[in-house]
Amino acid sequence: MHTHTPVTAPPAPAGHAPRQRRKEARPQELLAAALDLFVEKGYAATRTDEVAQHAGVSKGTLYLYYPSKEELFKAVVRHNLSALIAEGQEMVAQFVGPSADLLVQLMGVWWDRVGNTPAAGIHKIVFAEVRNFPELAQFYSDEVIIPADRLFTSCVQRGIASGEFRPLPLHEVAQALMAPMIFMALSRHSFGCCPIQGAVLVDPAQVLRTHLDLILRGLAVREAPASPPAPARPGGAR
Amino acid sequence: MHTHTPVTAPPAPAGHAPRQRRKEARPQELLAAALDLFVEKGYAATRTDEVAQHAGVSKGTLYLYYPSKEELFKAVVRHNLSALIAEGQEMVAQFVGPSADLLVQLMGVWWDRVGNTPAAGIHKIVFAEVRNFPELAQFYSDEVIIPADRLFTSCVQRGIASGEFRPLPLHEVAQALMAPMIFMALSRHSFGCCPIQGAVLVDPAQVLRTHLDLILRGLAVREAPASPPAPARPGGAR
Amino acid sequence: MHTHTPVTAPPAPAGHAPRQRRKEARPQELLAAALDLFVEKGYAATRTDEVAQHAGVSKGTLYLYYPSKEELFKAVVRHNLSALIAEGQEMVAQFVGPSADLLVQLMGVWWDRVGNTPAAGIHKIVFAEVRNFPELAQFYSDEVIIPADRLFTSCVQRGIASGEFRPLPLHEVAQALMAPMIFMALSRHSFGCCPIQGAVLVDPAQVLRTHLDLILRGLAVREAPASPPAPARPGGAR
Amino acid sequence: MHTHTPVTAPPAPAGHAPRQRRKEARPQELLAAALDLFVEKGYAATRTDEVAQHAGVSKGTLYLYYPSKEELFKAVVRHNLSALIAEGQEMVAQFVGPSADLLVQLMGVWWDRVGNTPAAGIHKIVFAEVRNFPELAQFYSDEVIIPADRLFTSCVQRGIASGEFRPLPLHEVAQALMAPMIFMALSRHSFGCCPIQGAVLVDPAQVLRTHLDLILRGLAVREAPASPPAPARPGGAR
DNA sequence: CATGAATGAGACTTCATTCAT
DNA sequence: TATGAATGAAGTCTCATTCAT
Repeated sequence: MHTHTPVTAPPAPAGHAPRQRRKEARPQELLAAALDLFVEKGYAATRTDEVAQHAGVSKGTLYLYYPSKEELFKAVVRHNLSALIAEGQEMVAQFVGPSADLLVQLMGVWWDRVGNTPAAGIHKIVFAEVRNFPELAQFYSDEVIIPADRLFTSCVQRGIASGEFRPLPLHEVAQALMAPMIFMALSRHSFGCCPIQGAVLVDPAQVLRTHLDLILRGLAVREAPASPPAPARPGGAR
Repeated sequence: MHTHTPVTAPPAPAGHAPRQRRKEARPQELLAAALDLFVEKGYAATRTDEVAQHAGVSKGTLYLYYPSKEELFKAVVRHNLSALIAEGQEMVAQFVGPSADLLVQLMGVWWDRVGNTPAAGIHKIVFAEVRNFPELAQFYSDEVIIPADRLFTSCVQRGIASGEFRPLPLHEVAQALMAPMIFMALSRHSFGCCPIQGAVLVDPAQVLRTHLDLILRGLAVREAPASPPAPARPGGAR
Repeated sequence: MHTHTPVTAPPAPAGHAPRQRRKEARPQELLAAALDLFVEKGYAATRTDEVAQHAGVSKGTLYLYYPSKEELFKAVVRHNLSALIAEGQEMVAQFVGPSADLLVQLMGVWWDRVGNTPAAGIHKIVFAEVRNFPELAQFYSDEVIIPADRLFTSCVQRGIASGEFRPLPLHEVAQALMAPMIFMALSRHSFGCCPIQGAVLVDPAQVLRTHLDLILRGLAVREAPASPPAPARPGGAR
Repeated sequence: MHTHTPVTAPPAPAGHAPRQRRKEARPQELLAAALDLFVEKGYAATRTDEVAQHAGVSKGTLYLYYPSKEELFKAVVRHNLSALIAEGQEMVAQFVGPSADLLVQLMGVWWDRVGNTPAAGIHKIVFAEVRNFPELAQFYSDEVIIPADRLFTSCVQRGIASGEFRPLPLHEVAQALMAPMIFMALSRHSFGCCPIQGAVLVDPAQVLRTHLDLILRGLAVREAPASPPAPARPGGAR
C-alpha cells in the first residue's frame, strides 16, 4: 500500500498564516501536489501556481525549493522513480522458490506497490513528455527500463536454466510480461479517469491473474499448470 | 494504407508559388502536419503557426479550416481514429480459418497497418490528453476500444467454442493480447525517438512472434503448439 | 538639428485599430520610444509594455520586432551609435584648413548633431549599464570610443605635425577635448532634467566656446589666439 | 582617507559565528556592501539579499537598519556624499600660494582622495539614477555641485583678480576644469571594469598632467608656462 | 480564399518586504 | 536583535486568435 496522500495541505487554520509550519515537509508536499497535477493534466497544462496552491503555499514558495517548472517536473519524476527502483530492488532481494512462483509474486508486488499507486501515473507523463525532455530519456532508461528488464529477464533465465521454462528470447518475454501491467497502469490514469458509457471494464486483479495464467502456461516446458486456471468470471464470455 | 505523408508540403517550386493548386487538399495537409507535431510535442507544446508552416500555409489559413487549436486537435484525433477503425473493419472482414491462425493474422495485420505506422502516434496523444479533452474519451471508447475488444473477444470466444482454447475470461484475455502491441506502438513514439545509451533493444517482429507463441500456448487446451516455438534469437538466452 | 520626434505615435483614430498602419516604420518608432524611456529611467526600470505603449502598439508587437528587452536595448544603442559614427566619418571627410579651425568645427558639429540630441542620452545609459552587458563594452569601444579617439587624435596630430600645436600626448589631449562635451551631454540627461533650486546654470554654447578658447590656447605653440577670447558673460564672474 | 573596505564581512571564524561582535558596525558594513553593489550593477539590478549577504547578515537584518531598498540607496548616496563633501572642505582649507599652483594641488588632491577611490563610483550611480530619485537632485546639487563650483570658481576668480588668469566666464571654466576628472572617475566604474580588446588606454596621471598643462596655459594671460610642458609619453605622438 | 501583422490574456519567474520564531 | 521562510505584486515573454488587406 502506498502512503501517498492527496495532500492539498491543510489550508492552515484561517486567520493567520503559520509561516514556518513545517519547512522540511515542503519539498515532499510540493512533489506530491505536482505529481497529482502533472499526471492529471500533463506537464504543459499544469500551472505552477496551481501546484503551489495544492501544496498549500504561495507561488513564490515553490520557487524556493525548485528553481523552475522544468526542474520541478524532473524532481517529480526522479522522486517517484526512486520509489519504483527501490521496490524493484526489494523484490529482487525476495527471490526464493520456483521461478513460476517468483513471477507470480513479482507481478503481484509490482501491481500493489507501483501499478496501483498514483506514482504509476509517472509512466503516463514520461511516455507523453520524454521527447520534450531528452535528458529524462536516458535517466528513465537507466533507472527504470533497464533494471526492470534485468529483473524479469533474470527471472525468466532462471526458469529456463532450471528446465522450468522453454528457451525463449529473454527481452521479448520480459516485454510480454510487463506490457499488460504497464498498459493497465497507463489506462488507469487516462481513460480510467473518464466517465464513459459502456466502457469495457476489467478487474485489474482478474487481468493479472489471467495474464499470469496465460504466460506461465506459455512459458512452461510441459503443460504444467503453474496455477489453477483462472476461472472465467461468472457471466464469463460476454 | 494510410495517406499520411511526411508532409511539410512541397515548398512550392521557387520563383512563383502555385498556391492555388491543391486547395481541397489543405485540410488533409493540415491534419497531417498537426498529427506529426502533436505526436512529437504533445498538444500544449505544439504551436499553431508551426502546424501551419509545416502544412505550407500561413497561420491565418489554418483558422479558415479549423476554428481553434482545440478543434484542430479533435479533428486530428477523429480523423486518425477513423483510419484506425477502417483498418479494424477490414481486418474483421478478412476472418478465415482456425481461431489460432486468425489471431496470428490479426495481430500481424494490426502491426503492419497500424502499430508500425506513424499514425500509431495517435495512441500516444490520446492516452496523454483524454483527461484534458473528455469529449474524446467516449468517442475513443466507442470507436476504438470497444470494437477492438469485440474483435479480439469474438475471436477468442470462437476458439473457446470450438474447443481450441481453454475457457478464460474474454475481456481479460483480449487485453493480454492487445497490450504488448499497443505498448510497443506507444514506445515507438516516445522512447523509440530518443537516443539512449545502452537501451534495451527488442525487435518488434520478434516480440510479436514471442508474444503470440506464449499466448497461443497459454490459450491452448492441450500443448497444441499453435505455431512452431519461436526460435530463440541467435545469441539466444542472454 | 535632430529630427527625433517624441513619437508616442498617433494613438490611431479611436474606434478602430488600423492593424497594418505602417509596418516598416515600426522598428523606428519602437527604437525612438525605447530610447526616450531608457534614457529617462535606465534599462532595468523601463518596462517593455511602457515602451510599446509609447510607440503606440501593444506589448506583443514589440516582440515581433525585437526578441527580448535586452536585444531591444542593444538595438537602441547600435541604432543611435550608428548615427554618431556616420557623423564622425562625415566630419573627418570634411577636414580642410588649419587644425585649430578643424577642432572648432568638429566640436561644434558634435554638439549640434550628438550632444544636443536625445541620442546623447545613450551615453548615460551606456555608462550606467555596461557592466551588466559586457558585450556592449566591446561594441561601444569599437564603434564609438576608438573612432572618436581616432578622430580627435588625428586632428591633434595634424596640428602638431604642422607646427600649430605643441607636442603633447595624443590620447590624453583627445580626452581633455572630449570630456567636457560628454560630461555636458551626460548632465543634460541626469541633473539637467531635475528641477533644482539654485542650480549652477551654464549655457552649453558658452561652455563650448570657453572650452575651445582654453584648449586652443593651451595647444598653441605661441600665444596664437585661435579665436577671439570668449567674452565673459554679462554679469560675468559671479 | 575613506573607510571603505572590500567588505563581504569576514565570514566569521568557522564553527561558531561571533555574531554579536560589532553590532554597531552593521550600518556601515551594509552601506559599504550596498555601495559596491549599486556601483557595480546599478540600483534596480542590485538585490537586497545580495547586499545583506555581502555584509554578512541576513536579509531581515538589513530591514532593521533601513526601512526599504530606496532608503538604503539614499543612505548610501548621502553617506558617500558626506565623505565627498568632507574631502571638499578639507581641500578648500588647504588653499595657499599662487592660483595656478592651487589648481594643480586641488586637482591632484581630488584625484587622490575622490576620483581614484571606490567611492567615486557614487558619481556613476547618481548620474544614472537622479531622475528616478528626484529628492537626491537637490541634495547633490546643494552639497556637491555648488560647493565644487564655488571651490573652482573662487580659485579662478582669484587668479583673474591677481592678473594671473585672463578674464573668462567662471562657471564655464570651472566645468572645463572638473569635467575631465569626473569623466575619468565615471569611466573607472564603467568601461574601466570591462575587459576590452584594443581599448584606448590612458594613464590617469598623464591625463591629469596634460589636462592641467593645457588648461593653465589656456588660462594664463601671457605664455606663462605654469608648469613644464607635460612630456609626450615615450612612443609619443602615435 | 489567403495572409501575416497585431493583439492581449495568461504563463513563468523574480524579488522587495514581512513576520513568527 | 537576528533570522530566513513565506508572500504576492509586478515584470518579461509566449502564443492562440483576429482582421484589414
